[in-house]
Amino acid sequence: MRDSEKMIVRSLPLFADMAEDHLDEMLLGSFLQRFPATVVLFSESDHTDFLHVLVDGQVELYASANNREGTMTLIKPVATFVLASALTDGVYQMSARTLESSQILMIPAENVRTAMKKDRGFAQKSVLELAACYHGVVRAYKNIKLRTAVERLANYILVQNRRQGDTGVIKLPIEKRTLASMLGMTPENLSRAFATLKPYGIKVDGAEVRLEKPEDLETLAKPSALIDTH
Amino acid sequence: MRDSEKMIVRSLPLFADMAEDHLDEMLLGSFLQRFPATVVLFSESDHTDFLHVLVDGQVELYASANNREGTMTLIKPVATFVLASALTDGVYQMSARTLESSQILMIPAENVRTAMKKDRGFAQKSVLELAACYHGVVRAYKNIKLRTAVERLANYILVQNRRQGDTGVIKLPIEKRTLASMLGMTPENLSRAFATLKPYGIKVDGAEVRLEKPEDLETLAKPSALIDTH
DNA sequence: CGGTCGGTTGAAGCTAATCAATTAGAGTGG
DNA sequence: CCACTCTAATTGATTAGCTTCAACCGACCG
Repeated sequence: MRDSEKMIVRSLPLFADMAEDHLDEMLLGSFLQRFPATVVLFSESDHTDFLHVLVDGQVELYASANNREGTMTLIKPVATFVLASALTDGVYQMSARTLESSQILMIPAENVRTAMKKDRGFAQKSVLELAACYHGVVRAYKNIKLRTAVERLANYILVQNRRQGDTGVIKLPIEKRTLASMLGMTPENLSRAFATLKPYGIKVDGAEVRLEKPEDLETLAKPSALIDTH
Repeated sequence: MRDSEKMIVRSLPLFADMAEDHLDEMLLGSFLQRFPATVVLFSESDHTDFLHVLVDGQVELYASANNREGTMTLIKPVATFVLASALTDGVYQMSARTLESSQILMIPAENVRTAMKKDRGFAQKSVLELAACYHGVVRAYKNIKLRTAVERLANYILVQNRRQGDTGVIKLPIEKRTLASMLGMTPENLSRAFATLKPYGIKVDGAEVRLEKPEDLETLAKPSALIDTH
C-alpha cells in the first residue's frame, strides 16, 4: 500500500474522519489492481471478501434472474462500492464488471468491519454513506415503477445536460446498449425512444445528443426533485 | 413516555445496545399516537421531523410521480421506518399512509441524530439496519426489473406460503389492490395474473389462496435466494 | 478488405394498462 | 332480517408500451 493510494482513500468523505492508525490497519492486506475492460469482478452470490474502491475507469453493477440481466447502477471514480455487503458479511447481492480498463483498490471486508467497530468517525460516515446509497436505489426504484421508458430517457437527458453544464449538447458517457439496460429497456427500444423525442427537440448523432427545446422536453419528462436530484 | 413504550423500543435490535441514558434522552419529546385507517402520515417531500416506530397496525410507504402512484413497501409491527431520512436530516423521500388503525411512536429526528453521534452501539446497529434496508430495496428493484407481473405474483405466493408455515393455504395479509400496487401492476392485471396461475395449481377464494402444486409454481416462478429471501 | 459488433429499422407478437360494465361482499339503517 | 349502499374485485374489449426476431447499416479493426 503506497502513500498515494492512502491519499485516495483519505480523500473520500467515507474515510475522512478515520483515525490514522485505524486507516493504516484497515489498509493492511489491501491492494490496488488494474483490470481490463469487460472483466467480471464478482458475481452476486459470491461471499463479499472485499470492499472495492474504483480509482479509475468505470464499473457496472448488474443483476441476473431467469436468464434476464439488468444494470443496477454505474460506478464512476473515485467511489466505493458494495459497502453494505462488506459490512454485513454476506454475499454481494449484485454482480460487477468493468466497462473499461479500471483501477480498483480492494480492501478486505473483514478489515472494514473491524474498523467500523473501532472507529466512531468511520461508523458515523458509514451511516451517511449507506443512507445515501439507500436513497439512490429508492430513486431508481421509483423511476422504473412510475415512469415509462420514454420518460426515463427524457429525464436522463435532462440530468446529463445539467451535469455537463447546461450547454444543450451532451456526450453520452456510456454505450447506448448499457444506457438501455440502465434505463430498463432493450437497445431497440432505446433507439425508438430517441426517435420519439425528436419532436421535443432531441437530435442524436452517435454519442452526441442535442437538446434544442429543453422546456418542451421538460413538459414531457415531468422531472421530479425526489427522483432526479442527487 | 411510559415505561411500556420504552420496552417496545428497547426490544428492537436497532436500539438494543443503546446506553440507558442515551435512550431516555432520545425518547424525550417522543409520543405514541393512534391513527385511524387510510390516514396520510407524511408526504415524500416533507422535511423529516420524526423517526417512526410502528407499534401496531399496518403502514404503506408509497411514492408519486406524473399522476401515478405506487407502493414502495409495507411496514408491519414492530418496526421503524424512515430511518435513513431521519439520519440525513432531509425529506422523507416516500409518503406514508395507514392501511388500518395503527399505533405509532414518533421520535424527533433531531434526537435520533444526536443519539447517533453520542452512542457507539446505536451507530453500529444503524449501520446494520441501513444495510438491511438497502438490500431490501435492491431486491425490490431486481424483482420489478427482471420479472414479469405473473412471475412476481408467483414468487410472492411462494414466499407467503413459506412464511405462513408451508401449509399450501395462505391468507392474503392485504387487500388485493394494495398487493397489485406492491407488485407493480393494476388490480385488473392482478386478477388476470391469478387466473394465469390456475394451471399451476392456484385457487383463489377471497383472501384465501390455495397452492396445490408448489413444484409446478416454482418452475414458473424460478425463485431466487437473492430476491426472495430476507 | 472482410469480419465483428454496436446501432438502427421494420414487422409481428406479447404483456400490461385503460376503459367500461358487472358482480361480489361488507357494512348500514330501517 | 332484509333492502340499500359503497367499495373491492372481476371480466371483457381495446389500446399502449415494449420485446422479440430479423434484416441491414456503418464504424472500427485485424
